Amino acid sequence: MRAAPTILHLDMDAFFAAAEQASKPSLRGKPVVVGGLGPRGVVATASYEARRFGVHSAMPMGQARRLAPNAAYLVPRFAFYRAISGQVMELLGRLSPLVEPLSLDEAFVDLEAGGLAGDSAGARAVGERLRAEILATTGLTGSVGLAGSKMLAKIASEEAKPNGLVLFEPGSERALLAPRSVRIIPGVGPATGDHLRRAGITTVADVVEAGEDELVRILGRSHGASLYRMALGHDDRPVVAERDAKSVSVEDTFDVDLHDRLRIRLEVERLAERCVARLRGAGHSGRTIVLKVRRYDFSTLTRSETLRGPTDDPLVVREAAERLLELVDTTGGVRLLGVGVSGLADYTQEDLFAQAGAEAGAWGGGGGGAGAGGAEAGTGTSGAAAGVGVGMGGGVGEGGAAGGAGGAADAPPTATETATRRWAPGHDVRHAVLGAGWVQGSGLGRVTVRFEEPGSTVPGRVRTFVVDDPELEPADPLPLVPGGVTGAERAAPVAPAAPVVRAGE
DNA sequence: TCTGGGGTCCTAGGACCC
DNA sequence: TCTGGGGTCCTAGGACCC
Repeated sequence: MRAAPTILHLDMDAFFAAAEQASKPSLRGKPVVVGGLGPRGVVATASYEARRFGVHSAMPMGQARRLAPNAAYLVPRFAFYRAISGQVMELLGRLSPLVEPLSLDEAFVDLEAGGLAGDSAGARAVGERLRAEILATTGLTGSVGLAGSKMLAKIASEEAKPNGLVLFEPGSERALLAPRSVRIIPGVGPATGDHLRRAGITTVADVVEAGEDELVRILGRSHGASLYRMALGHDDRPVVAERDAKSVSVEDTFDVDLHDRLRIRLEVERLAERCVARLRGAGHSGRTIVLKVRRYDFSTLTRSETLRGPTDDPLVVREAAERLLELVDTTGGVRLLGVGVSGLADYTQEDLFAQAGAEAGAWGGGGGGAGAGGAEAGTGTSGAAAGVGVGMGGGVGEGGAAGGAGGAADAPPTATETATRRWAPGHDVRHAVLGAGWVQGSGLGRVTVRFEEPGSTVPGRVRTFVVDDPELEPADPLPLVPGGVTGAERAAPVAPAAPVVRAGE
């Protein structure tokens, strides 16, 4: 616990939806919902206008449509959000060397490490200046929480939303927390909340009163002890700038449950290829292959296999995933398949063979085989591992439009499905004559486009085209702020160096 | 039109070793 | 020929977070 409120938590307001509103003038002030548009999609982010109808993140899309039938429904554009996120993270980096991104739209900053703020007044000034810079640079608003610990800073930013700043004076922690629901404490989710409620514990004050022994009895050693500490306002977790990735995974939910064993096997193979592509893209290899299967009834199981050494070989991962699939009964249908690799290293078994061979050669000895045995001693953890985030974006972006294949059983995508993918709602386009616009919707061989740009002050006009109109083509996002950076320009250089990125709420 | 996708951490049991 | 106790690795599942 610090004497001054020098831990800052930034949370962008309704990030995905706000970015879409900033780039599409006709959506400003209107309910906007970003998420998967397939039959099994869920809400990623709802604009504040949409929240007034009761729409919130993680809600099934069908339910959102019933609540807010007139909202704009858009597919997420992760490359675009990542570009904006990069601009925001760059501003945070000017405040301190210690910036811990939690997702595309959220981060902790240690102001003390940046030597910028020694007291409450200074911290508040830094926070307000940051908010102004973010608005000027991205055209979007963010909320700031300032406190002497991560937990309190995060609660403060939540309280500041939208478009505000809240500072909690150190020393006020216990009084601030006491009357609130236990659910505000990080790590207390629905299950733990229920568990505690059945024990008569609903507020943070109840937690303190119950005492550590009782909490440990209810929740177990680790969880109970840490909850008790948090309830007292004790939270010494440091802001950590870079974390090594521990696993890489991809998964797909299908529009329609899969029954055909051959099709299931094919999808597992595809997922294995995608997973390895991501793994290699991040410069990693891994020892443990995990297959995930969600059945028709939503029951979910995993099967895993640990290899003798780390690999990034597509064939090795694919064959392991296929072996694991043989262990799973899929009768009744499969809703989701996933393939992951954990036990990451920044070298591969093959590298070690090569290295062993080279060493043997240097010694003038023969046969590197014996040396390779030592590879088994390799711990799964990576040593140096630069701050390479394991990107996400791509997978989910595809997921939103994908699954189109599901409707047609085992057939390849139809022309209509291909067109749907090409003209995803919300995506930018350019018309040879009419200029920049975005897809409002498509279907029945038509695509509807609204022609407007981020700088416009009035909604643009709407035109409809046949899906294969030669004058119409997909385009990169335009800058939100005049002279700003576009998604296309930022996406490529930023992505590899981006901090750990996850889907923001 | 019921429930995404990408992660992290923790627990618990069995195997295996000393 | 009634019996302990760790430590580590592997596997599976679950809670949680954005």
